[in-house]
Amino acid sequence: MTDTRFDPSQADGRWQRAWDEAGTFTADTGSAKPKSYVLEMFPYPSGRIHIGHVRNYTMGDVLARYKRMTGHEVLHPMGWDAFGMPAENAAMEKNVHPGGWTRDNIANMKAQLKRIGFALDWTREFATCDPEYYGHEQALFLDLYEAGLVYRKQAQVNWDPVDMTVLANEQVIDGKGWRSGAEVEKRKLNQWFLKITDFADDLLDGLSDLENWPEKVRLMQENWIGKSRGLGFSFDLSNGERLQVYSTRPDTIFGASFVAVAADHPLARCVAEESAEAQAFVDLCKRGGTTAAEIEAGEKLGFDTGITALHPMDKSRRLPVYIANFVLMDYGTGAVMGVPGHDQRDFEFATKYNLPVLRVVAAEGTDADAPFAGEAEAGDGRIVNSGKLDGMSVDDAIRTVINQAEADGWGEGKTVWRLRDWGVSRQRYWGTPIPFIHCGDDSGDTCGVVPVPRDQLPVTLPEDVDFSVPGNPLERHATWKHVACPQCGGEAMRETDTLDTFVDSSWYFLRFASQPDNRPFDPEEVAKWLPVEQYIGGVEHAILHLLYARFWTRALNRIGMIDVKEPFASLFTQGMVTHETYSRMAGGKTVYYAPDEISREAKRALLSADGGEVEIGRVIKMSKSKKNVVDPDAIVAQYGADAVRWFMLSDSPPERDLPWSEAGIEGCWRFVQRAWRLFGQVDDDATGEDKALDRKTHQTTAAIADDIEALSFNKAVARLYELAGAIDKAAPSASRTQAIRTMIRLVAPMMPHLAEEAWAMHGGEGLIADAPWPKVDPALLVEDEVTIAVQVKGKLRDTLTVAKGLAKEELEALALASDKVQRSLGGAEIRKVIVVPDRLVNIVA
RNA sequence: GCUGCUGUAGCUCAGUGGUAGAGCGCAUCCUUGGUAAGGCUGAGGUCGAGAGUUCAAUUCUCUCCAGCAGCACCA
Repeated sequence: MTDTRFDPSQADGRWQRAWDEAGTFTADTGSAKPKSYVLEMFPYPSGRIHIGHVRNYTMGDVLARYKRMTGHEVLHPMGWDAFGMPAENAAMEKNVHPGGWTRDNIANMKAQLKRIGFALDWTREFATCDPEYYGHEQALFLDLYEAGLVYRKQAQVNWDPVDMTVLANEQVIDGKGWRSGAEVEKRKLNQWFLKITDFADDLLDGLSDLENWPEKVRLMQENWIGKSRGLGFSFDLSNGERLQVYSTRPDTIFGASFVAVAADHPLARCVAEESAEAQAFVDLCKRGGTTAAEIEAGEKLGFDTGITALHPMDKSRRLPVYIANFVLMDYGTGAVMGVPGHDQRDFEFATKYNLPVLRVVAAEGTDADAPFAGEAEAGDGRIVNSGKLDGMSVDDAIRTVINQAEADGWGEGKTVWRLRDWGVSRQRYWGTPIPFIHCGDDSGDTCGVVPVPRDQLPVTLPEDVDFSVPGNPLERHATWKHVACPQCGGEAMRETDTLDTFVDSSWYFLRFASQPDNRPFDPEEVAKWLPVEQYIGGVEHAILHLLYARFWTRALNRIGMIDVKEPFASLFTQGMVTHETYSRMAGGKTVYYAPDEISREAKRALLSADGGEVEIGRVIKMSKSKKNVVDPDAIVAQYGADAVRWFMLSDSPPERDLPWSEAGIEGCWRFVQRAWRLFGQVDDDATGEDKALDRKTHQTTAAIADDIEALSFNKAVARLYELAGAIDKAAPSASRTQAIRTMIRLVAPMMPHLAEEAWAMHGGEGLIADAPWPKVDPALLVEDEVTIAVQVKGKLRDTLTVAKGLAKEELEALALASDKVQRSLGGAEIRKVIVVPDRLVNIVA
């Protein structure tokens, strides 16, 4: 009755067209069904879909299809994070326009995604480089400006000399640009900022409600926001000035033996102006480097300024003031009190410069004069050697000191954040133009910085731009920036900075929910769809994108545009797809080979070109430099979409890395064919009941539903293997036919093309994509027989198959009646019998 | 250094206070009109190490070891 093999090269395209033509995956906002918004982080259109995208989108797709089958109206959209520097780099290298390059890439990638059969609502597709999209973004930016959440200030910025742009703090890694890897320079520029710090407390508090976010991500955001409480206070200095410091441990104030300021602290600069020696030290600190390795080995260094500071609570003491390399200017006030006894950094510093190490906290059961064991003691204890603080707990002492500082007026309790306002200015072409106009020279006689009037939005990018030299083409464009001031009509200049692309991705999920022409989104439709029920993406976005999106949602909430505060109810961060590497030493260098250049045997790998052996390297993240990449298009062409999807879901738990292997995809291909053969065995003439198989079918149905809801796709896959095995072994019966029909629906979210083909073959109504998830009979979930273990002295000697719920006494009698038990007892006296109903009998002799 | 995650078959992973499992791989054999194959059978495990609780620990508790990831002179 059936073809003997499933042919994806025929079936895949046929069903993909069928879904398109029926508009199967178009979300209906008017639907009365419960809604479900499933979203994967939209891709940057680099030109090719990466296998990591395939894994990410397959997970979301299985969930989306499953939700449809369980009666939900599903919104599962896709779009393009289309602004950014690669397009400009391509423009410079290949002399193509960033827009054209991006459009071509999008067309390519969209075709690739379609070939994998994702259940996406393509009617809502957009790219962030569409003027309609970024025009609305400009309007939102003006809204936030009017609400006081956007401001401009001169700020020292991280300047990437290769990309010729400003980088956010988060984009500087170990002092180098995150993209270019170039050493970052400090420059002062007028920059646009978003007031994310206004929401610092709320963003932090909100984390505790995000129960369906990975603990790891919440922790990373918490650390990033970095809230700390302490005492801000000032020292009176011997040069007549005052020095502000911040400490989270004011309880240890009597243990202070020095004060230290950062090398770029105003006081340090002041000292350096008068002392060549100090200047030399400041220069040394700046060259000091900030990489992890350097910090690791980093010795604490200081320069004694000769200035002294008066201890605020013990006027008999003056503390030396140092410039120190371990004090950071951009945290707190850039100056600290050094308490060597109870801070490891201060301890190392004091040891080096022979400063007193005072004990002011004594741990439980230790002496007030106990010596230090070569390191600082940062732990809890009672306060000692601190005058009237003596005997207090650390917490009490902190409160007492803060209270006294406030009462005496030399300091106050203070909360310090690590989080800074978000600098969004980028000196690039391929981004959203910032909708402002500069009238005159900011001297005050002219209008200054003026918002672009709403009716002139969007401010679009000029098409005729020149990328032959580095820097910002908007800046040097002949006409684009020259405009009339909207207020006075005089000559004025457009802002030539564009927005950080993280702004684009901070609200795209709202635009997916609704896309009116005349405004960014329709609040009512947003209210219907949001929050995103399940968001899936890479953990590399744990801080930046996710924090910014949370911030934008809150900001739009504050100005009354939307009701939600948290955009993503559940977050899932999937693991990477990895692959072993193949390499060989040649001419003193390691040369890598791509998987398709290799023929892989059980224990070795041979290079197809010359038949010689190559070294099999570790299984690592796929990267171009190691050549351990596989091309989704090629494998889909070879094995069909369903086998590739199946591989993406099987083996590894989704949050962990998935090692790609040739053997693995071959196995998936075979299972697709095995399932196809099984589905061909539907026999509507078969009669008779197979209770055990019925149970297995219903148990599997229930378990897979749970697995998919929990995104445990690898477990669902394992259960389908089991079910296939059980059906294979079962004799023909009505139950078996039913099991096969059920299994077709169970695989539908994962192998949709195969499932449609089988569904059609067996006369299923409509598309299986619209079919309901199989019903579960709760009565069939429980077994009525159980296998009991019989142990003698803790060792298994026999098993018994008995009715479920059999009484203890009967179990004991049955166990003692066993020959095997009697033999292993060998006539020994029975001391005790432990009976656990439905589990085991243990006879202790 | 701090935090988190992970250690179960050759590989990738399920699982459980009471009989240790799946897929792939491997070995033997069968079929060659399911053939870019299909099937039978089998080998393979100190459940990371140690201690504790228990009649019974791979599972619970504690300590340690290893691997991976993130953060890191944040006062």
